[in-house]
Amino acid sequence: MTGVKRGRPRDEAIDAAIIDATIEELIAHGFAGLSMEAVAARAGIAKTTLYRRWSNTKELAIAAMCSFEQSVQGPPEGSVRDQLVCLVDAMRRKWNDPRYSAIMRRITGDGVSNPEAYRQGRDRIVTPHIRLLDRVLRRGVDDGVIRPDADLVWVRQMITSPIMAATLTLRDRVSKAQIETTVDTVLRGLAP
Amino acid sequence: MTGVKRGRPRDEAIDAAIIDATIEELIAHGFAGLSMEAVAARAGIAKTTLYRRWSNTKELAIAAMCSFEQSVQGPPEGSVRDQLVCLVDAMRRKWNDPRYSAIMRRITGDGVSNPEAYRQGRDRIVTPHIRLLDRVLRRGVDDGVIRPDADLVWVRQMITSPIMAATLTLRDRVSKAQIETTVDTVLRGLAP
DNA sequence: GTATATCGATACGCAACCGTATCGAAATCT
DNA sequence: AGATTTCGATACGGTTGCGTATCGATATAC
Repeated sequence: MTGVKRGRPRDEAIDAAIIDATIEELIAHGFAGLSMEAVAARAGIAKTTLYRRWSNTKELAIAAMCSFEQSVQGPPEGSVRDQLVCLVDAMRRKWNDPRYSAIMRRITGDGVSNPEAYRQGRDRIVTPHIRLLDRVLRRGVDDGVIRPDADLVWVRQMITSPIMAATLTLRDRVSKAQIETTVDTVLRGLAP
Repeated sequence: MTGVKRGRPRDEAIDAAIIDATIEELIAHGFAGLSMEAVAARAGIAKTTLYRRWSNTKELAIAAMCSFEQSVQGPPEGSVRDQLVCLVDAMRRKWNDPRYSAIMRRITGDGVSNPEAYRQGRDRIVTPHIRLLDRVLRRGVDDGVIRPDADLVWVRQMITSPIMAATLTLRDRVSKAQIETTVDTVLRGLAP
């Protein structure tokens, strides 16, 4: 572990350009259509420079995907309803980004042939958010806002799915009002 | 328009074998990874025989996709609730088929790079079902079961999305009980 | 029987990528 | 200055798939 780096240092701007080009190629052609040559060409660099960092398309794709990872922050204090709206609205804002939804489309679509990428994307991008949601839902049961016999996993599904399905299939933006409608409808429907 | 076919007739069993092989290749490798050679090999036929019917992968993929088209039948007489459950449950049964959900995953995933296939799949497979659902929802408003200021497009989204999201991302089967929970929760939440 | 079309098998030239190698110029540390 | 590493450019052999062409064998209509 010398830790000392000798020789010419790597250009960090090139890393960013590669990731950016990879995302656009991924959106345009998918995982199966991702080509090292196309990425290098789009990023405006030599193939050698690309292979020095990622030795194949799979690693490159996973690296590009992980650039969407964000630190999730818990909702501020408030009612179960307000916390749910806050969390789901954060999800809405992410999915309303065309690049984000396009990548998620690709990840789910290529999940069969690319299980590693699917697992990575799921674990690092959506799972943390889901944990927070589930915690609030359990609090809802404890507080008597949600009936105790409700299947909370399915409740979470009912609340979050419309965002995903709308952006995955309709390619429509989702409004904050629609988020509130969803949360309020489900909570009212599941009141004890 | 002679309509008279001379020469050796085409073997219809081969058409079926091709479509079947195409679907499996599509599931395994996606639209971008679909190869005429692989389809011919899996179907156990010569490449010539394949090219005689479909001259490129795009036409072949669309043909394979359209084989999932089904004649939709309206729900039997009954309450708005029962008709909704009937329609959504029919949707559930289709999505619970691994081949169906896998193909739908691929279609949405490759929607960007393959808009024709996406449009075909959407128009022929899901749209007819959606029309029936919307009709029942409008009747729900007329009958006073659903509050009149509800956004019916979003209501449909709330009812149908959990099935799609669950099979698209979780890869879990959806039970009929979960369908009933969804319909009942949304209807109760949207009661006037 | 003859014309016509399908089917399997095989081969072909062509293009796109792969992953590697080589070379010289440039940037940084000791 | 000298060692070391990055970067761009280019070339290479190998693989895969494309779309077409050419066979001979086979099945049907006229």
